[in-house]
Amino acid sequence: MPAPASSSPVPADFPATTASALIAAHGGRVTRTRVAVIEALQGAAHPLSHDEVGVALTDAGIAHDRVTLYRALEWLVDKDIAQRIAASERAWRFEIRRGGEHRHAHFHCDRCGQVLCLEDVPSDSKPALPAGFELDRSELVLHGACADCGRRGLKMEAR
Amino acid sequence: MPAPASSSPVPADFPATTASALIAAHGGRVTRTRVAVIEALQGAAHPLSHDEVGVALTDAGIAHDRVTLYRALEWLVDKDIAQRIAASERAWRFEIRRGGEHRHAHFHCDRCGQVLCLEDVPSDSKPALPAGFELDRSELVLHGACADCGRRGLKMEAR
DNA sequence: AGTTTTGATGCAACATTGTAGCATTTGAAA
DNA sequence: TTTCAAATGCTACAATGTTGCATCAAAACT
Repeated sequence: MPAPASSSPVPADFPATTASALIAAHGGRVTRTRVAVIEALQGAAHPLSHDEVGVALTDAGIAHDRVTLYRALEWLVDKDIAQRIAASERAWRFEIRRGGEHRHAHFHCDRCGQVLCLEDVPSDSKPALPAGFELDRSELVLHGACADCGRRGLKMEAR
Repeated sequence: MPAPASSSPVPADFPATTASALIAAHGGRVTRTRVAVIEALQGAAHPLSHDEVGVALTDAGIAHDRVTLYRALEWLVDKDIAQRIAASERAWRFEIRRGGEHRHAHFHCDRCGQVLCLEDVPSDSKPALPAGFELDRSELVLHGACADCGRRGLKMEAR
């Protein structure tokens, strides 16, 4: 349940902690699906694919439709509550946007496909662009092998 | 298997100019499809999607199969003749690897989806990674609006 | 609390992008 | 020329999103 606005003087850009508050602050309807999606993303140690979010919802006992999930994620990105990452492979990864404009790089393991956040590696380069271009954001993705996989002499697939 | 070094004194890492030479230097068979794909990539002003390469082949009068094209591109990436870029959207983009290890950033227009090379913006950051991680390469993709699109007040889709 | 409005959902159907298996063709080595 | 693995071209299928539309329900309004 969203807290009555009267008793919660929280500006829309305040990094609200609860899913409900986040949704309400952006003028959306607080539904079970959206709440569960946000909580799944907030609780994740790394950016989640659409499919991983789906599994999280199922685990939480929230019935959901594939399309609804896509739309919930799309809405979150649109409201800048979450962001998409095109790390590699064909599926998007989603991640909650934490306070402010702090953008960090990501690491994609070319062996297992896992993606993780490199919180201390900034992704905010603002190089000079050709005339007429406008820069919105920069996405830095590092590729290689993660610790779990190691690179045991196997040639990595250039995926 | 690699071509017999005896008859072709061209080291595999030599920046051969012709498609045929490139292919042969990597021990591949020189087929019309591969030659045409390489020439399409070499002649392109920006990284091409699988589909764009297909159009180029058709324009060049080279009949081809969708799957063959995927496999030709896969082979080029495997041989490090070309590289894949996950700029955004769901389709890969392909680009010829020019001499040496020079890696540059790319710009993705969130309005028209076009991707272009930023030859003077390097993409070679080598930040410290957690223990056990191995870095292979870094991919820097800038997002925004290109000059053609401009950002005419329209909200960009966060694609 | 009941009604209304419209945003959100669920379903079916479709689109795009990429892979796998296998019979056939063909580049180039012998 | 002959030979044979490498490439190709099907067909089928898998994975990931998207569109349209009828239905449901969150929350605003009596």
